[in-house]
Order: sequence, then structure tokens, then C-alpha cells
Amino acid sequence: MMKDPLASYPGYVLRRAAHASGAELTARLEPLGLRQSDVSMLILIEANPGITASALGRMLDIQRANMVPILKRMEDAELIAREAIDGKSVGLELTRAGTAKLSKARAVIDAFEAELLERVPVEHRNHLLPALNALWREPDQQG
Amino acid sequence: MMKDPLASYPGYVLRRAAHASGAELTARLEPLGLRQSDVSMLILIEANPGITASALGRMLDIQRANMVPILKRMEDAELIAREAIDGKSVGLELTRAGTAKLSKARAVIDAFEAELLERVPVEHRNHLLPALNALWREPDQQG
DNA sequence: TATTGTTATACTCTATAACTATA
DNA sequence: TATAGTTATAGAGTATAACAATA
Repeated sequence: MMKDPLASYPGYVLRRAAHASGAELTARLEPLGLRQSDVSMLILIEANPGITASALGRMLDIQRANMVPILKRMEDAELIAREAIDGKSVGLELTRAGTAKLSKARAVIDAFEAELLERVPVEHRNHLLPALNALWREPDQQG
Repeated sequence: MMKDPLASYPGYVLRRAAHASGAELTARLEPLGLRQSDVSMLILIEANPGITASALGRMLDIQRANMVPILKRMEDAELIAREAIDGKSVGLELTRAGTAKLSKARAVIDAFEAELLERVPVEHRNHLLPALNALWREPDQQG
């Protein structure tokens, strides 16, 4: 049997866990024609109607330039619509189809997230989310 | 202020945490001329001298085909050496330079992992690694 | 028959620079 | 002067198929 010293490195295990769970979620969303970033955007647009592409990108840590093809694809699929705020900014909204699609995606995600947590032994379960949030967010950004 | 419903999704937060910490580690390893995958490999080769590229790829979840350019780069840098096991398989070993380089990389990584854990509030800290391992590994693979 | 190492290739994600127009 | 939206491009990482040689 091979030795695996990496199993004790939190950073490494974090990467592997994220990759494994991400691949699984991607597979579950594929039948809906959505990617993880699509769903993240739909959720944030629904929660913040009229949000701009730039603000959305900042929340998701996606560069402005990389938002363009993603939003274009979702606009072509008629999941989102754009409406000019002023001569420079454009607000994003969900279409009816976008709302319906998000509803299906949310069912997939909610089931997935629940299964994810179920894999964690109960004595660790409630610690996962706050621990991860502490790794990700700057101290001043934490609730 | 924007609403961020994503903060309560473990899968999403996992992805963000992995990306943020990964980017930071990559930046810290850059002065050594190493990537994260390089260091993972050096660690595993040191722990399992003579391991084959295929076995290494299986442990790291990297396709055989994608191991080729990584190993070539590390061989060109004289960090690893290959020695034929039989007519088909090739064992990997660290060179002296590879051992020295790994020693420097390990200092970087150990400091990084310690800082990572320090960001986690103490009441959650000891739960992070077992929770992540539960997400990543199949139940029958857990210790 | 399965496995090793390899080549070639394509796709996604991400990062950067530059440009126009507007706040 | 800073920001929004965009185009173009390059670099990683990853995935698949195929092949020859060997176990």
C-alpha cells in the first residue's frame, strides 16, 4: 500500500474535496444545460434583480471579461434579460424561463448539498460551513 | 449591500475556499519555480520511492496522459530521475536537487497550512480535516 | 487481456491587456 | 479619473482517444 502524506494537509484535502464535489454537481446540472457558474449567477440575479454584470462578477470572483460569454449564453437561452440602467450600466433580470429553470436547478442543488452534508460525520457536520467561510472570506467580511 | 444566498451552500463555499487558498499557495510556490502539482508529486515520490507515473497519477487523480508534461518538466529541472523497473514500467526517484527543493517547498507549505488553520476559529479547527476527508474519500477508503 | 507510457487534441476556466463610452 | 462593457488572446488544467510495447 502506498503512503499518502498528503491526507494530512488541509489545503490539499480542501482542493481534492472541492474538485470531487464540483465534478459531481457539474454532472447533475448537465441535464439542465447549466453549469455551476450559471446557477450561481441565476441565484444572485434573482436575489438582486437589476444587478450589473460587473457587480455580479465581483461577487463571484469572475473577471468582467470572462462574464461576457457566460451572460451571452444565458441570454441566448432566454434565461436572463438585460435592461439599460443608464448609458453605461446594464441591469440583469431573470426571465420567466430563467425563473423556471432556476427552480429546477435549485431542487438539484438542494438535494446535492444535503447529500454532501450527510457524508460528514455528525460530530463534524455543523463545523464545516463556518470553517470554510473562515478560510474564504477576509476577517472583516465575516458576518 | 447585495444579498449573497450562496454563502449558505457548503458546496459553493467549498469551491470558493479551495480557489482562494489554492491561489495563495500557488503564489507562494512560484518563487521556487514549483506548482502545487509538482510539490504533491515530490512529496509522494519521496514517501514512495520507485513509484510509477501511473500509480502517482492514480493517487493524485491526474490522468496518465497529463502526467507526461509535468514529469518531463521536473526531469528537465533535474528534480526527479527515472529508472526502469522492467521493460514496461519506470520508477521515479528524487534527485539530490529534488530532495533539497522539496525541503524548501515543505517549509513554504507547512507555514501555509498552519496559517490556513489559524484562520479557522478554534472551536471549528479540529473538525475541518476530518470533515473534508469525509467529502472527498469514499466511505470504504476512510481510515 | 490489462497496463504502461506516450502523442495528439480539444475544451473549459482563468488571467491580462487594451479599447470605447459613460459616470 | 474611475467604471462598465467588450474584444482578443494566452495560459493552465483537464478529458478523451488512440497507439506501441510489455506484463
